Amino acid sequence: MRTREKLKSIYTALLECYGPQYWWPGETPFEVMIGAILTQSAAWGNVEKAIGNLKAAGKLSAASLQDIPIGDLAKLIYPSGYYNAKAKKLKALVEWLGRYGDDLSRLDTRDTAELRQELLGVHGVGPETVDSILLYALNRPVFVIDAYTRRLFSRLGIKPEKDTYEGWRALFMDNLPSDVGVFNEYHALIVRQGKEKCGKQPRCDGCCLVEGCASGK
DNA sequence: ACCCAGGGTCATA
DNA sequence: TATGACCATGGG
Repeated sequence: MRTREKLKSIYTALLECYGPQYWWPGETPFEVMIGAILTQSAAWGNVEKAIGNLKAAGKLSAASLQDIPIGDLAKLIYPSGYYNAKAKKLKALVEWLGRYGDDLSRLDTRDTAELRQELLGVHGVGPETVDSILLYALNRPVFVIDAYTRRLFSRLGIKPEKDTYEGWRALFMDNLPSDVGVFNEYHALIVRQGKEKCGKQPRCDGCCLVEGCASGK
């Protein structure tokens, strides 16, 4: 079976097993962008606490985060871990937003590839974070690669020629329709599946994809 | 007590 | 360009 067919059938299987995931959890595109930084190597539950703190303090806006002292910001996002490092990253992100008058709609006319390059230049924004922002905050058709993606598809025997972020990204984007909805749901389903635990192993990357797996359908 | 969570930066070779 | 140290809380 060709790669294209496999990716499609895996998507279908995951969707049937878990249903739509309704990503990204976040009320506004700005909140999604902030969450993309805060969730770096952190459990989402801790990120929710941090975002809750920001909301409660009335600081969940670009202007507020531009004004707040970095030390105060670090305290608010404490639960998400790496709070000093992430406070600096959030500052860099809202400083970048300031170049557009804190107005995300001004990004609408920008070419996706150029926007991606520009965001990659912002401190704290790496390849996974930028694709998360592009897809889940700005509705651009890009595929997000993470550790779950590499682990799952490696075990299923699907790998890019070059084992790099860009290699993995191209593997999916070249073999799937360029559809925001599909890219959104596929990544969310991969993460959902990656967190799943069947009785046999702590991580069974075959659940719903391999017959006989305990948590399979 | 250990392991890892929806990564990225920076210094070093 | 390719590793490794570092950033740090909280749940299993």
